[in-house]
Amino acid sequence: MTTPPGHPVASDERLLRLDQQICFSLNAASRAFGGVYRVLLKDLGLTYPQYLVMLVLWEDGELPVKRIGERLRLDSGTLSPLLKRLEAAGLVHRERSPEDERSVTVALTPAGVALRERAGQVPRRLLTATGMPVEDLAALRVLLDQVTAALDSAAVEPVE
Amino acid sequence: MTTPPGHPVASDERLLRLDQQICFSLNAASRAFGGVYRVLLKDLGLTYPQYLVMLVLWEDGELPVKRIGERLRLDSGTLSPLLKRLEAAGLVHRERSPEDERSVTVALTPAGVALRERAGQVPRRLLTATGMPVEDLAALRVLLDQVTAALDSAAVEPVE
DNA sequence: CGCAATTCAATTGCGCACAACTAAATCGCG
DNA sequence: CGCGATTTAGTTGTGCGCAATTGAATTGCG
Repeated sequence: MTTPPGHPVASDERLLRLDQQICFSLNAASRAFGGVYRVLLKDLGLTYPQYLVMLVLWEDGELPVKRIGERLRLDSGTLSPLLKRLEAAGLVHRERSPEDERSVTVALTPAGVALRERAGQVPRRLLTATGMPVEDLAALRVLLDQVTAALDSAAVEPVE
Repeated sequence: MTTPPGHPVASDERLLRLDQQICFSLNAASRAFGGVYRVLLKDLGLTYPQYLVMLVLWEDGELPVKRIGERLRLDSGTLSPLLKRLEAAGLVHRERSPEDERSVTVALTPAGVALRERAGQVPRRLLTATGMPVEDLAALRVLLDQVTAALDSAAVEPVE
C-alpha cells in the first residue's frame, strides 16, 4: 500500500471530485449572486462592483482610493476606471488630496447621496431571493470568511 | 409602527449592513480561491476557468461546447475564446460534429490527457490551503448549492 | 415538401480582476 | 539637506463573464 512517487494516488481521484464540487459551487454561487444583483441594480445604473463601492462611500462619506481598495480587496487597476465611470455618472467626485498629492479623495455628490435611498430596498430583495433564513446566511458568511483568511495566509507553491 | 411608503425603514439599515457582509464575503472568498488556483496552476499554463473546463474533459473525454457550458454554467461568449486558447496551447482539439454541423465537439489531445497527471496534486494542495476539515467544506458546499438554486429560480425585479 | 422557428457556436462590446509597469509625491536615513 | 526607497494612482495588456447579435444548420409544422 505504498504511494508510487510522481503518480496520483487513489485518494487524489476522490479529492479531485470533491474539489471539483467545491470550486464549481463557489463559482456558481458567485455568479448567481452577480446575476441577481445585476437585475436588482439595473435601474439604478450600477453594476455589482460599483454598488459595493457605493456601499463603502455611503458608510464613510468620503475616502481615498487606497482605503476603498483595502475595504473591497481591489487594486487601482480595477478601481481607477470604475471610479471614473461613477464620476461620469455624476455619483462621485474625485480630487487630489491637498495634504498628500499622491492620494485621491473620492467623495459622494448630492446625486450619489440621494441614490442611497433608492438602493435601500436592495438588501431586503436579495435576502428574499436567497430564500434562506438569516441565520443560515450568517453561517455561510462565517465559513466564507474562515476559508478566505486561510487562503490568504497560505503559502502556496505552483504544482510542478 | 407603520412603514412610511417609499422610505427606507430602520431594519433596512441593519439589512444593508448584513447584506454588505454577505456579498463582501462571497466576493472575497471567490477571489481568494481564484488567487490560490492562479498560483497552483501557473506552471501548468492554465487559468482557473481553463482548469474547470479541463476537469470536465478529463471526466468525459470529449464533449460538445453546449454540454461544457451546461456543466459550468458558461455560454459560448465565454467558452469560444477560452477553448480557442486551450487549442492554441495544444491541449484540446475542436471539430464540427459530422452528424450535426451546428455542434462543435471538443476533445482532449494526448498533451491534454497527459496534463491530468500533473494536475492531480492540485485538489490536495487546495484542500491544505483552505486549512479546513473536509466536513466543513462539504457543509459550505451544501449552503452554496442551496443559495445558488434559490437565486437561480428567484423572479427578481429591478429596484424602482 | 417548404418555410418559419429553434438550436448552436461565434462574434462584438462592455465591465471587472489582476499583473506589470509608469510617474509623481513623500518619507527617511545618512 | 540630498538622495534612494516607499507609497499612491493611473495605464496597459490579458483573460473572464455576460448581453446582444449574427449566421448557419436543423427541426417541425402545415
